[in-house]
Amino acid sequence: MSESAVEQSKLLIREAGLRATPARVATLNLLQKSSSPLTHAEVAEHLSKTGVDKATAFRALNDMTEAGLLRRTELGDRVWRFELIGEGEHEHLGHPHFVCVDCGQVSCLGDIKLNQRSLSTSTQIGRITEILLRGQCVECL
Amino acid sequence: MSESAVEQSKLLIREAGLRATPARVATLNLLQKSSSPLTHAEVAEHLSKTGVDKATAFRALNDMTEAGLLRRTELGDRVWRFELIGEGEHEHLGHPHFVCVDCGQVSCLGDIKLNQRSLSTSTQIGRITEILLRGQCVECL
DNA sequence: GTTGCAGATGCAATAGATTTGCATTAAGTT
DNA sequence: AACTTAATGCAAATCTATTGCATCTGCAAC
Repeated sequence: MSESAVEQSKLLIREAGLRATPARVATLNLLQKSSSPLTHAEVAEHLSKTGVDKATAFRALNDMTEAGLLRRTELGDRVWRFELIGEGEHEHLGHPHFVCVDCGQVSCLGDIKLNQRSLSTSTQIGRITEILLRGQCVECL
Repeated sequence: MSESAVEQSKLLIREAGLRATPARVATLNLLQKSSSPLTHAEVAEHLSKTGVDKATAFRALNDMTEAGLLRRTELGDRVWRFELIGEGEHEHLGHPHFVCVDCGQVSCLGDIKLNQRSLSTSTQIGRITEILLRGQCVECL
């Protein structure tokens, strides 16, 4: 972990109105390196190597989510997953996710458009903030 | 609850290879009347009025799901929801759901098509079995 | 209609993920 | 360096769902 990455994380955390504690910096840097969302447990296990309690890890994730640094999603397996919100991504719809119901693999998808016509038939939908697809990945098919 | 509805439920349950017990019949009839998926807790509470234990309610739901009578989904709030699988719907993709992240209201949607082009860019997706949209309903917007 | 037994139920205990209370510690300001 | 308040550690508590086990009951066969 480069010095600058740590410093940059500290800045991000402080800008969000939180104290830049080691647990939070480590969490942020871990998520930065990950290509897919990580679970509470995965982050907690990683942090426990440096003596951080799991409750602290959970709080770091939740606090940073509330502060707008992370995005928290539930992908169908009853476990929260967290990922970094990219620069300038705040105002946009988060990207869709695909979860393999067999192996649990999670992929972040690019831009997926929904058929507008079919959406308009449901008067209940006000605004869509998240799209989740479940199924089997190519390896599990 | 009409006599015939009860008898029809019993038949459905037996055809699925399960015993037509009061708890299962009541569960099936309850889901039949509901326009959106019900949670474990909601079904259990309803059944508890007639003295049915919550473990029994949970087992009734899980057993009938395994037997192919119900569909079980997790819509992002860490709670299982169940809905009746309609006649002849077995072989099809279950319909998409929309969940309001504010009030928790769940709506069943009709046919929603995804942009094929965007899907093909992800090599990880083998087969999609479920589509979930989250956001705010018109009332919570 | 009675019988027999595998499947179903009730109750309590357990599991797994996440949260919370509270005393202690430490980040960041002055 | 001191101070104020947020953050942490640890344990206990929540919440949803599941399971063990003794008891009961559909329902198919007599």
